[in-house]
Amino acid sequence: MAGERREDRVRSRIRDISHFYGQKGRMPSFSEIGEMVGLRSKNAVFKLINKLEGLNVLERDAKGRLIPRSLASSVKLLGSVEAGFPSPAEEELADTLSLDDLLIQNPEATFLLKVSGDSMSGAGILPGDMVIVDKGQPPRSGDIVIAEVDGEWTMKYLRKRGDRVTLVPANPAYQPIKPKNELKIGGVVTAVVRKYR
Amino acid sequence: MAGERREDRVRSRIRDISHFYGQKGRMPSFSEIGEMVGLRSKNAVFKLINKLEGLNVLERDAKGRLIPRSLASSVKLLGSVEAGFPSPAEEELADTLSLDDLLIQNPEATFLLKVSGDSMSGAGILPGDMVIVDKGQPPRSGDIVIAEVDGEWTMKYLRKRGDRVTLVPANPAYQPIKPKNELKIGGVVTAVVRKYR
DNA sequence: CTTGACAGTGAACGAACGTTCACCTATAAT
DNA sequence: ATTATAGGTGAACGTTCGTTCACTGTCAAG
Repeated sequence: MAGERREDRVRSRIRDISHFYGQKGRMPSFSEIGEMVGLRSKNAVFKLINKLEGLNVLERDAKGRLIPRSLASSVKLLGSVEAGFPSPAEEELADTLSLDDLLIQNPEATFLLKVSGDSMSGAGILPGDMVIVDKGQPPRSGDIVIAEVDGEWTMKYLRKRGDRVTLVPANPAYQPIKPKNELKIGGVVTAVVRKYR
Repeated sequence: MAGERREDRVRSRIRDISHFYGQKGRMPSFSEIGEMVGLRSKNAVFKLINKLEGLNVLERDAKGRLIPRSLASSVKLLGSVEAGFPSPAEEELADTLSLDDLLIQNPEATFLLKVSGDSMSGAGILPGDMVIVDKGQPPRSGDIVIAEVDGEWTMKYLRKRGDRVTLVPANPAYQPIKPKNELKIGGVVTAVVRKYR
């Protein structure tokens, strides 16, 4: 069926637009899209955009301007390691998402800190890793928190039992800390990120 | 000194623009900026933009359109855990970066896979974590790779010694695998991501 | 063979865009 | 007290934008 080929053409155009957005950080204008995908008429682009809008690939805001939808995201979310890699066809259909969106709730209050100690290595947080810390969220028992005890900043499990608060490292080589006077909790670790290359 | 207050005004405007970009996924127009920050004249916005360009907050592409620079990014990069949290003043100055940019080199060939086994727990990759896999990069010895051995997909260390290739788990409870016939390497694990809440 | 739907061309339109001009304050420095 | 200078207003400009219109070619179904 020739419909497949038509589908492919649409897909490749979506990719072109997506690529443009990824590179430039903004949506291309109609003439730019025309140039990219090989359409001389802006009207052809106009119709293309309308179709993509129908396919929920694109959106428009209140002022009618294009805003990226799935385009904004960069990683394709696949199944598990065991499932392995899907066929190129499945690949195209995979949901894409942005790591920023996935890991960060309120950007204003979120920070990235580098880990240097190994006191949390038992929890899979190794020296050199980076932790994403949210200053805005109220710390709950069981959270990993960045806390200041007696003038020093550390990362530990927070354990609340009634009124008593304890900071517990994930490495048995270190001792739990029961803060005497002041315990300032800077933020909650919401995610860990490790970069290999 | 009143200069501080002026600085603050500029900063708050940068934040407004940044916020707009974060929300809408595109840069605001001059009139929109004017509306946001409280400027009735587009010329005032024009001058503001020129200043921000000088401060390397904004860039313009070849066609003169605004493209976000540090605005696109969402997390502020701070020091280490030990350094703790900086003062609000330092906080403002911290470099911001996008996790997408940080962790992903070529988005087209990059995927996110969920980890379910514990064969790499020795390397700090726990079940439930997500690994970022790049299909495009050539696997080197020492890399963590996603490989298909005899019809099954696994994640292991890749060890090359001369012509011999071994897949080594990070968990001593599992055995190294010396593939007999076929070894298909799907991609290289470039990063690990764990989400706590 | 005809008909309809689809994809594209080319030209035209008003609206919104970024830019530039002249002019008007305030504040800080001379 | 005077003078620069930075920040802002308001109006004008040419350009480019997205949109619309009428028309053409192509392919599959009736």
